[in-house]
Amino acid sequence: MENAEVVAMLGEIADLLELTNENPFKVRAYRRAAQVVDTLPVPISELVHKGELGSLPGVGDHTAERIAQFVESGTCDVLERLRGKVPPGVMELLRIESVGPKTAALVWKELGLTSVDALEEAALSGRLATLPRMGAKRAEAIVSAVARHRSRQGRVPLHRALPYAEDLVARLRAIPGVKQAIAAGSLRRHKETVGDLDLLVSSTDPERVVSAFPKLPGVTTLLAQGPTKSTVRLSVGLQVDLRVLPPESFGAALHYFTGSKAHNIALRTRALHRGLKVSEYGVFDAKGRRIAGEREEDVFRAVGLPWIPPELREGLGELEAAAAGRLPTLIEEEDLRGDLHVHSEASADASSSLLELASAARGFGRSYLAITDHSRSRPLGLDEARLREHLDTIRWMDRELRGRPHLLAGIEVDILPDGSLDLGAEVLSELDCVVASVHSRFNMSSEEMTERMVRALRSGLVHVLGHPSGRLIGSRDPYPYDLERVLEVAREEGVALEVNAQPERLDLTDSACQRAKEAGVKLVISSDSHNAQHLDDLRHGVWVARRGWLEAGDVLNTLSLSELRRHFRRSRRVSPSTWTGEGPGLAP
DNA sequence: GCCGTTTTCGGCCCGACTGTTTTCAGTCG
Repeated sequence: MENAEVVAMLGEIADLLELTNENPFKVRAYRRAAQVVDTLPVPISELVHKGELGSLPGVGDHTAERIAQFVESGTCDVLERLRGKVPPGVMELLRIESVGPKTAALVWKELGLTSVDALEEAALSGRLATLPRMGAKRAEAIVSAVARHRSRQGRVPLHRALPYAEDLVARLRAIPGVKQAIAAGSLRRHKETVGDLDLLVSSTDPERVVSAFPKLPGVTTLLAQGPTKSTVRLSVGLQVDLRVLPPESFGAALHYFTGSKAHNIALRTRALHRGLKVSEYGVFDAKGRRIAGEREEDVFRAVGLPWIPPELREGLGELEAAAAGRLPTLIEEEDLRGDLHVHSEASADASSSLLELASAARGFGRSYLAITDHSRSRPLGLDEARLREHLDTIRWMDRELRGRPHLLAGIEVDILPDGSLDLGAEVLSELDCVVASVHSRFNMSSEEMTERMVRALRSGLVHVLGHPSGRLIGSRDPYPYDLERVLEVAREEGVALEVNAQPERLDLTDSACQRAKEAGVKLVISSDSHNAQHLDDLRHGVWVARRGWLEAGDVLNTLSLSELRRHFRRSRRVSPSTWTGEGPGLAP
């Protein structure tokens, strides 16, 4: 049973309740529970078995019972009963933009429509326009929304959306009268994917901005427009919302449009308890006087809180932590002193020379760089003989560079299907930095994969477990494995887990980082560069780490080189002097 | 259905825009 299935079940119940006109707060309760389960880094079945579901925020007795029943039996009574009331095709109508529960229920009950195709046909034939509060324009909007629904691609990875956001913000800043422009939303929270762009502008002349916006390059469709708001679609398919507010409201608007929704609701509820009202225009007291709004930190202060970094604003306990003075001092990109996973042209899929990597790393301010090329099981990977030659080259280059930056001799060694390492213990024990990763046989059971990883961690030769879940955002799911078990063994063995900063990987995820920290496991943030340009990707890893509540002290590559070496020496049990020559990279 | 700096019952964030309406319901974020 995957957490995603539970999330889908809770979401389906929420949809069905909406379609049957249930209490909207009950609907919200299910949606909130779905969101909480969605951000859970551990299998929900574990919580079920330990009877700990109730400890999740937003999950009460009823929902816990539904989840438990669903996990045990694959379905639950409430879901089945609701499904019996609503034809399945009606559910899909909710996925059409501008069609909500009221419209879907209306067309189902009045016209008997139970599929997207039937809805489209009714809109085209004019039947739809005969319904109350329906007309020609609604029908037209629904026809085009159906077309978009059929060609829809889901959320966009952050790194793909960023350039569009930066370009639009720069163009907005150039419009006369604009004081400030910024991209808010999940992009500012550095979520790994974004659904749309939320741009925010403060200006003394809002109409000028709103009218100029749809004419900007890259904009193809104007979806909605009012005096302070405009929604457009870009040629690449991204939807962009623009809001223009007066400067005295900019901080409140920035807070509001940064979200998340759950965070906003929590903050506004807190404000209500203090007799205050929070909107995008400011914080207002009982008499309607604005007491904050120009700066974001003033909004927080008005409700008795310190400023909370955007990455933490997911409605998952940040307000409570802030109120208790327990907010973490989040790691910053500047805290990173080195990069512990970098491929040179000695890897078949990489292209930069040692010198190119070193120069680029120097440019990014890194003081050390571990060269970690692939081991022999990868195509053209290094066997022991070639690795030794390569090490000589790295050490020679390191001397030439005189610490600008330091080069560490490393390897990204494959974890073979049986959990042994792809190179012998003797050569591995000579290296400064051993990253061990799974690159093959992703289709093992969770038990087998966990055992495979545990055996590698137990070898006494590994410093870092590379891209632990193996996922590729949007193209490959993580392989199943028991994160809690891996964390337990990693802590015992002193092995760090990697936050792989490749924008398509971001592996570990934010919530898994948080679990690792709670489990007492150290992390490293590595670029996994296959080209000198990619060394800059480290910032994506820092964003993930920040979303995982990590501080500089949780991340090993914030250490100086000498501190790092000391740490690695402590964590490794097999050193060249103690190696006895038994077996290739196996635990004793 | 959840939850407690008024509450174990009675609340539950707030506003913009559209289309179809002469005042507002529905959707969205």
